[in-house]
Order: sequence, then C-alpha cells, then structure tokens
Amino acid sequence: MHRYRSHTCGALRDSDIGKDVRLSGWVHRVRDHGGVLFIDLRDHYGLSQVVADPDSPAFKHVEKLRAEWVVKIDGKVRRRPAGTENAELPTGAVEIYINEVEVLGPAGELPMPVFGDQEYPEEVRLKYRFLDLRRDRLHANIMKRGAIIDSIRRRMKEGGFFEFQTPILTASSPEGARDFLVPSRLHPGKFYALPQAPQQFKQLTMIAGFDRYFQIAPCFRDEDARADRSPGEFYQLDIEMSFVTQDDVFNAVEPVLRGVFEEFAGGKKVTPKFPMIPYADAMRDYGSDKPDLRNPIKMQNVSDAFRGSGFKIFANILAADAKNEVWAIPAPTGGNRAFCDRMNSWAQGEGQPGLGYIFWREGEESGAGPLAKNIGPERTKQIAEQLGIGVGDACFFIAGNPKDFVKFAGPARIRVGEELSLVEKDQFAFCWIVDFPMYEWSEQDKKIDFSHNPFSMPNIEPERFLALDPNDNDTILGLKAVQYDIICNGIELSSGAIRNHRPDVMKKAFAIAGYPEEVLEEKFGGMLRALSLGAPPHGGIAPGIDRIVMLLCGEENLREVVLFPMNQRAEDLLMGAPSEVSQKQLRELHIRLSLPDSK
RNA sequence: GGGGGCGUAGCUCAGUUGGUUAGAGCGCUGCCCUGUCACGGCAGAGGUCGCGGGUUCGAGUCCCGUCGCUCCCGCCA
Repeated sequence: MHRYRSHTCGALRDSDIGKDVRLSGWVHRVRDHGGVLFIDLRDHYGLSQVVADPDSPAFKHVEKLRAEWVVKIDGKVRRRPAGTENAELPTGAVEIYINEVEVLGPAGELPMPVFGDQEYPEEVRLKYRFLDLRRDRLHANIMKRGAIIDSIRRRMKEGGFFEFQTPILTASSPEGARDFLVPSRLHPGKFYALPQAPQQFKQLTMIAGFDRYFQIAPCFRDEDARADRSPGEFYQLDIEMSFVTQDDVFNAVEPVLRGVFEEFAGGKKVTPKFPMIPYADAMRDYGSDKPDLRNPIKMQNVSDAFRGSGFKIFANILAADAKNEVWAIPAPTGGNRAFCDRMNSWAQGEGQPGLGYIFWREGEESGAGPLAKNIGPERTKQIAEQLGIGVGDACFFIAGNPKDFVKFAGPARIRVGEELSLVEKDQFAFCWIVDFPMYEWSEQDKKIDFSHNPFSMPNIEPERFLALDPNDNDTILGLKAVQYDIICNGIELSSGAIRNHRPDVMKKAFAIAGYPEEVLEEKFGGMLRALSLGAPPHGGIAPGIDRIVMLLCGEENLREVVLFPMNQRAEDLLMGAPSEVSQKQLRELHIRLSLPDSK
C-alpha cells in the first residue's frame, strides 16, 4: 500500500465497502460522543467521515486529534447504519472504521478556524493565507481561476493565436503608470523596470512577423490599490493581431470572452452580441465610459424644457454658457416624496447642493414637487413625454457643464437604479466602448495630452493628420482614436487599440502632445526603428484576467481570486514583503538610502 | 497625499445617559456522553478595551493626537 494513501478523501463510494483503505488529510471537524467518535477528514478532493470506537486499537490516539492536524488513517470502508447516511456528501453513504492513525503534521491553536463560514479580518486572512485557502470558498475560487485560464488558452489557440513569453526585466517607459524599478548591478546608477504591460513587446512581435500573439501576461504598476485593482501586479490576457481592423479584433475577442463567460457563468445570462457604444454616447446616456448596462436608466438632455423657464436657477445656468445643459435621470417607479428626498440627501452627502426632482402620482398627473410648480404643467408634461414616464415615476435633474457634472450624474444614475431595484443582477452585460478621444486638455499641465495610450492610431486619414495645425486645439481635441474598451457590468475588463504603425504619424502624434522628436527617439527609439523597417498594421487588446475571474466567481474583491495577494498598502503579510535588505546587497547595487525623516 | 468606516478574549461580536468584579458564541483545557455530521451536557482558563495624552471623583464609553486594517478620491488601463 502507498505510504500515505490508497484513495483521496473524496473518492470512496458504496462500491468500496469492505475494502481496507488508507487516507491522508486534514482533521476538518471532530464529533466526540465518548463512546463513538467521528472525524471529517478533508483533502483537496473532498470529505470522508472516519469513525472510531473503544474497540478500535487506535481509539485513544484518535481522541487526541484536533482541528487541522494532518493525519494518515488506516481502516475499513463500511456502509453507514441505515438512517445515518449524509446526502450532502458524495462519500456520504460510507464511513471508514479506523484501525490505525498516524499524525503527519500536528497544528497548534488556530488564529482562524478553517471550519465554518464566519468572516475574518483581512489582516488575519492575509497573514495566514494558507489557512484561508483551505476554506471552501477560496479553494473553489482558485481552482475556478485555473479552469478559466485553461479555457481561455484553449479558445485562443483554437482562434489561431500563439502564446509567447516576453521579458520581465525591461526598460522604464515614460507613459502610463509609475514603474517598479530594479537596480542594475552591472550598470551602476541604471535601472530595469518591470513591464506595466508587454505593450511594446507584443507590437514588436507583430512587426517580427508572428501575426497572432497572446499571453497570460503578468503586469506591474506601482499605483495605489482598489477593490478591483490589485496593488503592484496582476495578469492580462494580452492579445495582438496583424493586418486587422477594429472589427477583426472584436470578432476575434468577443467569442472568446462570451464563450468563457457562458461556460463559467453558472446559468447567468451573457450578452449574445456585445453592443458598440461610442464614448460620447456612453457619457451622455450613462455618465460614464464604463456603463453598467444591467441598469436600464438612460439620461437625457432636457435643456429645452428649462430654457427661459420659471425655475431661475437652471434657466440662468443655461443662459450663462452655451455649453451648459440640463440632464434628466428618469427614475421609473420612484414616484414618491420619500424616495426623492432620500436621493436629495444622498446628493448632499456627495457634496452637491441638492438634487432637483419632479415626481408624478395619482391626483397630481401634471407633476409634483417644487420644481414642477416653478416650470409649470406644460413644461413638466414635455419632460414626461420626452422621457416616456408618468404616474408612479420620478425624474432627477442636473444642470451645468456636462463635462464637469458627469462625475456626479453617473453615480446618481447608478444610485437610482440600485435604490429602485431596477438593476437585473443575474446577468453579465457586455458592451464595447468605441471612438475614444485621441487627446484631452490637461488642466494640470495646461497643455494637450494623450487621453489614452499614445500608440493608438488616430481615426482620420494619415495625410490629413500629418497636415494638422498643432495649434488648432478645437480640431485636435475633437479627434478620435481607434481605441476601444470592453465593459462588463460596469467594470472595465480591458482596453485596446489599432496601433499607430507609421513613424511619421507617431512623430506628429507626439509632437501635438508636446513631446519633441528627441524625447520620442530616446524613449521609444527601438519602437520607432521597428516601425521604420516594415511594420504591418496591427492592433489588439488586453482583458484583465483577475477581473474576469472576479466577475465569474461573484466576488467583489480581487483578493478573493488571487492565490497570494498583497494588502492595500502593497505588503505581503505572509512573506513579509517588501523588506529591508543587507548593506552588502545595497553596496553591490551602488545604492545608498536616503530615507524620509521619521520621528 | 486627502476623506469615510472599523479597532473590546485566539476568532466573530455585544457593552445603555460616563458608574461597582467588561459579557456572549466559536475555539482552547478538564470531565460526562455509542450514530453524529454547526453533535450535546457540565466545569474552567483566557482581556494592557490598538497606542499615547487630556477632561472627570470616576473613561471601553467624552476630547485631542497617533498607529493599524479597510473602502473611496487623487493616481492608474
């Protein structure tokens, strides 16, 4: 017999009755009745009930076992007495009568129990991650993650993509996030950077003629964490394709994502054909470039109903600047004062002066609330008709420059949907966001800057782009890039683009953003050289693996789907990273510390 | 860098308008129990109330500071 086990803890069935078996695993739960003693023995594969009574030679040893000890037991499989079977367990028809027990790995008192489903503080969970990972939910999440990645790989390969590995130690690049730096021992004063993404490498792979690239790629960014943004490192399904248009990318990627989601959604609906929403429409309808389409509310411009109306606050805002508008957030079924007041005080909590509203109820079909009285029944009716709402419904209004107020309007729309339970949770609602602006005005630097990835192709004829007057801000700020995002349930899974593969266009693009050719040459010299020596048109995308797994596991936080995550301050409490290093190590790297003052 | 929430036993939490020896469940220790699967019963150990300072006759409770965790903003595809 094998030193540790003849079967796993999830394997035994009634067909095994009478066999002498050996199991190894963790003591999940002990139920000691004095005369008879049950242990649920757990391993990766499942749970088996093992039992001992005073007739067993092992009884006095079994009595000493405690939760999470690792033990090996020898025993005989027997049918459970009639009426004591456990239908919850695949092994529930049988039990193993213990003849011998060996302790392989005892455990001290546990800082957090594995049994049960009580919640524990992150700090304890992360410090004892290996205990947390023994628990059902996390164990299942991590296994599901693996299955999802397998499925993605299979689907990508079926789509004619090949998997590549790209360097982890590379050069710092000026755009995007803060880099993690790695000092060079051989080159004093110089540093490698960990890649924020293999962006340039995948483009170079296309230029090298490989045609269809993918990689489950680790990415490193030294930025602060969020619930849906791991600190430091995360994985992307990195994809790049040659000789493609935007549609080709969509047609390659959409079936992979839809297929993976359908496979792992557990019966939840998945958008059959992802709609394409221009960036400007998304901002206007949803107040966000990552709209949660499970929420049916669409906002509308109702400026006409307020222009020159008796509601002076809004009328004056509209008169003050042609760019100002009044937007309506329709709130179907929200037609009561209590709800409207609740939204109003929520808005005040968000730092707004308030949230104007009209609601319609029986007996006041022409609209109730102070705002309705100010603008009169005719304009109120006009609004109701435009929005297609009526008795039982409400509507909220926001006035000003949409550019500024979307930051509040978007969350307000989400809030209305949540409060009124209009959000259909049992689905994965996808969409593409397309036609992103190429440039934006940087208030901070008082200049035009790239609004997304600087390697994206502007969405106009190259000759017209090259002919642009760099001082023609209006035209430049109106330019679109062939740049797209994919959104699921309001979470941005990815962004991608058709790349700028023409050096002349790239030089011009950087010049408009205020980067002289020398900077471009210095920072992206390799890339420019590559583009100058026969670059195919190419493009791609890079969906976030962790976010995909998070959605499919129904989790709200990335830490629930990452094997060994760091905490919000980018510390690994289990391994103790980051840590101090020895003077010798620093000397080898020609580094002297200059620490901030601390008391 | 900024804002919100939390911090009481190993763990999860309760703790009244400031008032005597700070409680419960799980876990732990000991005893009892031959069919449980959240087994049950009895007894017991275990607490600088995150830390520092202040107000007060008296602080877990009020005030100030500080530290830790977390969520968000900034930042970031």
